[in-house]
Amino acid sequence: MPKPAKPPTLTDVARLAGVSVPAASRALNGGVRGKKSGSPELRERVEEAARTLGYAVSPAAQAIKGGRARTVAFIVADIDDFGSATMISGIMHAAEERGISVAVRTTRDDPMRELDLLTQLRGERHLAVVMATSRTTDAAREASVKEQLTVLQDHGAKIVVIGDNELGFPTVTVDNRHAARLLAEGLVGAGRRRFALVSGPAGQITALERVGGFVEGLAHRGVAVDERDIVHTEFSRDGGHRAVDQLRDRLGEIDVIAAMSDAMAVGVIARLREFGVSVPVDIEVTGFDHVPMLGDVLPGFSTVEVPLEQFGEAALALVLDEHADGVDTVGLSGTPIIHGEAIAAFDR
Amino acid sequence: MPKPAKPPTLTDVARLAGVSVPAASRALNGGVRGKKSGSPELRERVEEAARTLGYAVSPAAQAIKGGRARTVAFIVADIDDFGSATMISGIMHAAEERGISVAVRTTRDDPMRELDLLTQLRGERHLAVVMATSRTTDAAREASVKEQLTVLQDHGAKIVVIGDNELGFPTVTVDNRHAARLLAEGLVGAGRRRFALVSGPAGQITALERVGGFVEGLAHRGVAVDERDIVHTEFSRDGGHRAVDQLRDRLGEIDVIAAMSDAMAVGVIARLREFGVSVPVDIEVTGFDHVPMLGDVLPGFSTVEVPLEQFGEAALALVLDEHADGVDTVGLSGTPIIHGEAIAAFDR
DNA sequence: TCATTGTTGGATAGCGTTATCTAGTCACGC
DNA sequence: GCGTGACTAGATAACGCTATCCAACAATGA
Repeated sequence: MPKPAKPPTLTDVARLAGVSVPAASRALNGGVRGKKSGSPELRERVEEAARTLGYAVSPAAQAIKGGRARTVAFIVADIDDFGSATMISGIMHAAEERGISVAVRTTRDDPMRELDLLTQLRGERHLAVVMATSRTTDAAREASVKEQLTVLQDHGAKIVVIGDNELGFPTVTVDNRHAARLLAEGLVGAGRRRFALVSGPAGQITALERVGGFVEGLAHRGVAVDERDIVHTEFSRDGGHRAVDQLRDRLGEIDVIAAMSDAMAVGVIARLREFGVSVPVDIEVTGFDHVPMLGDVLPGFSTVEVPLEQFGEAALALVLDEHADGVDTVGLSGTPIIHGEAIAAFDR
Repeated sequence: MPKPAKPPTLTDVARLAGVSVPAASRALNGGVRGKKSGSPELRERVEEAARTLGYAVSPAAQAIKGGRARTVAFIVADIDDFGSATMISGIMHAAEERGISVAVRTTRDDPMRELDLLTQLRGERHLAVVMATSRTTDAAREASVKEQLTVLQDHGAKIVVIGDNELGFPTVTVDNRHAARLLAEGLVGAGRRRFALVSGPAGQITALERVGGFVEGLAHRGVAVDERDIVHTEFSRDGGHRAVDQLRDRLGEIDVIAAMSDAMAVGVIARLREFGVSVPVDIEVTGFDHVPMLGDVLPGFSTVEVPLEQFGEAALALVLDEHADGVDTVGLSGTPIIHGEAIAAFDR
């Protein structure tokens, strides 16, 4: 058994280079104002020693010294639900360019876990906390989350919320209403007339905006939707399933089932197929979000591309790049994709 | 502007509770052998103070003190490629139960970044490093990665590699060969006879195993595959695209195109459709990996379910639960899903 | 009575860094 | 000669926490 060697520390490097520890620190990790300092030859000697020993700075020690870690926490409900991974990818990319790392945490949509997690974050001293958990309509839960976030903010962390919310923190959102409206108009333009809408949980802001925009778009083109043809369900595959069950008696009088998320759309399609309804021949199904793979297997599928990758970047920019005072909400554009073709959102 | 309050520290808690800092540490975070210690009344007072102040321990300080963070690093090529997110979800779940957090890092398949990253990890003092980057066939790169991992190991981190590899570290894999064989046999059992295979990059172990098993299964049922009908491409959607281009002249004589990953299968399907070939009427396409959503939109799709969620759990168990000496490879079973129906792999 | 053992909680030191201070060197200008 | 400024690099302290040691005290047994 080889000795359980410990990783080299700055002390080791300094000793090998024959300089003091602070000098080594200044040479390697930068002294005043982030600039590396020290005479060129000293720097060279220290860098040489660091290379020889395979030294890497300990972020934990830096964090404890500086009072804050070079880290942001990114909180999602579930990592493997489609959008999360894309957002994480986006924020990691953006963070990397700034020499920051991202700590991903999940709540699994469990309010209890969520609060525990938020408390735990207090000790971790992140630069920022980005909440990308799709919010529920539970007012009590919202309030306690807001309280926890406020404490974190008081402790010096920047807070950003992704998605629509009423928490009062800086926010990154997509123009759900506008994009939904364009999607609806495009579908009417393609000759569709009789619509059913699959919305999210009643009261959920994202769902309201998407349905609202969609109905506006239809109305703008002279198409009305019967209240009976708007059903509420969960933003998930199974929600789509249930929506079809609710609409079953009306299927004969519908051209398009517009689901307010791609996951729902998949559930709708699967269930319609079980009922022997041919998609898109008998009924066309549309979504919202743009899960990339869907376009391949469902050619001509209509949806709205939400720039999830940019969400992460925007969140980080909002939080780290000191912005002018008023600027605390970033609205990104969604791109309607109608029958496989992206529509430039020119008339915003 | 409220004062830029700093988060409470153990010192604050101790002061408020009127005890010494070490006593507070013992009461809150556990003293000897992880057990919390101190008299009941002292504990109560400290906990009360911690609650009042909203105290949470600083993992950075604990890491620096203990010489090791309660953390494992999980390294993937890209976070938003399908399987990664599922594996991450699995390992996070498992880690959470052990009070450990997971630091996800990406290489973006850039060898340069990969080495930088591995060096950087030296300073982070993780308990373990789990590599889930699908390996290339680049021998030089493999060697330098192995070297970096060896250094980390010498510094006291446990190493696990996910997926087939020749690095010589403990490994978690799936029985690619066996599952592929069962898949092939099942397809022959369902009446298919003329197969083309879409394999991964030449020399890639996973690709070799899957193709090998598949061919074995066919042979076992008396079906031969022409060498011309095995094409090599990348494990991606675009790879599937190109595979169809290569097979174009042969499409008339093929019943099934068996792609060695679901991503490839999607590319194959999309390209076939562009060529006016109807799937699965004219040609059936199968995959490997089991991207859950595919089953919904491609009913009757055949593939192998790889238990990605379990990969993460198994990796963590391998690394943290002190295992008996010889045990350093875990092989998980893949479940063939033939025309939408899972086949129990009983005859393993 | 005294030594033994165990329990409790304070004092101290140290983990790997960096901010701050200080001492030293050098060049410059009057 | 000497004050001034600009630099370099060492000494020291501190960040938040826990391992270790130690003093105080009680309970036990002979």
